[in-house]
Amino acid sequence: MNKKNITIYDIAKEANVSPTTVSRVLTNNPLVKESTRQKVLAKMKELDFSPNEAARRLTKPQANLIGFILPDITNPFFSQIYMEVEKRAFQKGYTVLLRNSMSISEVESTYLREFTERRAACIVFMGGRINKTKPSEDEIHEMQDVLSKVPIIMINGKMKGVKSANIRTNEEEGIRSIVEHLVSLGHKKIALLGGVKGISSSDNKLSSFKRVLKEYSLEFNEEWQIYSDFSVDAGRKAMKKLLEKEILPSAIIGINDLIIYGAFKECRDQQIPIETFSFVGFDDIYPSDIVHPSLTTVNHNYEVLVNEVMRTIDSIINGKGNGKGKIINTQLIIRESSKES
Amino acid sequence: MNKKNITIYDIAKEANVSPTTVSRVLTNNPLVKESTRQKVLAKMKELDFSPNEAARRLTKPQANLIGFILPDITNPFFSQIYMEVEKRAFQKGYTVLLRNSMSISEVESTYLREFTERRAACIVFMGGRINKTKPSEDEIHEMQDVLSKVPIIMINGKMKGVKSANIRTNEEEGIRSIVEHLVSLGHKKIALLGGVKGISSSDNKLSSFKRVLKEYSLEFNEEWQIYSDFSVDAGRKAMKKLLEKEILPSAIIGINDLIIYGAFKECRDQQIPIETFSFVGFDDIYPSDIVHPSLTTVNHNYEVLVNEVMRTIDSIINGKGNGKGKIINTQLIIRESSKES
DNA sequence: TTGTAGGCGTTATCAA
DNA sequence: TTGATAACGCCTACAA
Repeated sequence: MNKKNITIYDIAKEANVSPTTVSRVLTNNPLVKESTRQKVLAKMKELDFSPNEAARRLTKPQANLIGFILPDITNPFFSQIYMEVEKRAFQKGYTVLLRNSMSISEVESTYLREFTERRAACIVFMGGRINKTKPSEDEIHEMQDVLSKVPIIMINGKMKGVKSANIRTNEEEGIRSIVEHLVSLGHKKIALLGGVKGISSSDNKLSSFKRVLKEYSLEFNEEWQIYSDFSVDAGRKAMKKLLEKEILPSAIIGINDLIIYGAFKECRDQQIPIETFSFVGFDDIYPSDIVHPSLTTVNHNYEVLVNEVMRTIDSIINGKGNGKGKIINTQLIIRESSKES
Repeated sequence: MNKKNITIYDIAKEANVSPTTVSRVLTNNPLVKESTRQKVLAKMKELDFSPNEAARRLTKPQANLIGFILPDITNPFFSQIYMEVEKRAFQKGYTVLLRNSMSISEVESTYLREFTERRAACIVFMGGRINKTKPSEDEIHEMQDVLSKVPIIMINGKMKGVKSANIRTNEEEGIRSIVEHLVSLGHKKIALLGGVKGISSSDNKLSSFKRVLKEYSLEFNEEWQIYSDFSVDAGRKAMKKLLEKEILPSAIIGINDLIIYGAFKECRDQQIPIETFSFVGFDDIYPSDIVHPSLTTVNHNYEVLVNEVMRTIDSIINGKGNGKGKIINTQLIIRESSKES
């Protein structure tokens, strides 16, 4: 493919200037005489020259690179956030490097190492270990090690003893808005489906759920709180278990939207009219406006969230401190799936 | 954050060995005596050393990097493919660099340049210019320039005069399977919604649509072929226009699944029962199994497709030629949205 | 406005 | 089994 790598030396020789001058052209240094610049540019084009990124980088202490670790980009919740960050970073001349961890700790380790070796300007982290209520000692140590070299921004997660910047959505408030909405519709029997014990986003939602129920003197029925996971399939399974109970709730909250999609599926499979229940999800991913019935759910205020992420990245990169924690308020989006009891 | 960058020289000094030996440890060179290796490793840990990726790369002619350009990662069609490629590349020790072009030519140019400068091992390209029936001269030249340095793999696209590897799904066959399915259900009046004139995936589907209709002696009604775009919103608009026609079709094909999601929405908004029509999409993105009614659509055989992409990447990287074109057959997935006429 | 010289942190070559 | 030395390709004082 490539015969021989053309360097600035080749250009210099051909254009009868020094390599320094070629370099100046490359860096848009205004000191170069226009005619010289043109001569050099012409030669670069003629020889099909392309500067070597690695060599360039070697002269800088850090790269204009933002590492982004998340569990799974096919999940709209993550892709919506990632996409927006990439777009804005592009405008600022930053490069974003996406890595899917599948929330597997070893994979996360690999990527953390990679970003460190690439001298990333910062790392944005979602899911996985920062979502564990009890991460392992190793996981904590590793994060601390990385943090001593590369700033980390955690979205919807945190880690004890790790001094990262944290941005999170107010999940407790989100759950409160759901419960209050359902209560206002006359619901008294409410289920909570999905999630995994020990994952903070589940734990937070569950404890908030219990708290708000109590405030409204409503019963928390353990039979109606069913763990499973975070996927559509997990939603089916949870719904299936729920439908086997003697007494059924009138409203069902999903740990996220996907769980409810699964619940819909299960109802249809069992020929149970979906209108039998009121459903509310969490995340407001874009299919929630498309599924039928359209789903009442909690929106993360993606724009505010991403703004905050970018603000934090900026302040980190420009050395204005680490940008401390920030909590983003949620917004309840009411659609067809929740109705009067 | 980082006090001073620790280099192999620092390690060497501290461990009383030469930098060369430290380098050997880094590259797992078996020539190093075990005790020396341990000594060096200990120092590396002690000083919290992390090798500089850029310096490493500088000594190699090319990076173990696969560039991936696609229009929009929030579209499941792309994220499903990307995700799978990333996973497999990871296992082979390759790094994938994702870039969202939004199909904007200037953005594509930026990324093509970036990948060239990073000395990527190859570039996987989807959407944008490779999907234009008539790309501009500049676009073609640029691709040729890049191609002289970095091999390009095009998925579902091609470019005249650009000798890239091409992998594409058999869209013509996919459309055929849809039409034959609808015909077998007794449909005679079939619409085609969405897409943009001049984008090959639209043009291909349209011409195949016309051809197959002819074979079955069915009318192609221009009123029922409505361009718009490729999004959910585009689907609504196209459906709206269709519903204004005097005579309506009994079946509706979408250029992709998203178009049909939009058509569903429009029907609901206008209180028109969705069962009025049979709907068939194209792509089989995962929500198509979740929306209601679940959508009959054409699956790309993602696994076969990705296998082929990986095989091509391998053969390119290992210098076994450029891996020529390959066509992947599609599969019709029949669900609830298509019924007897 | 241009050029010389040294440095960035690794790896590869050749000796020892 | 180890070490000196020279690349790798670019950038940046400093000098001219």
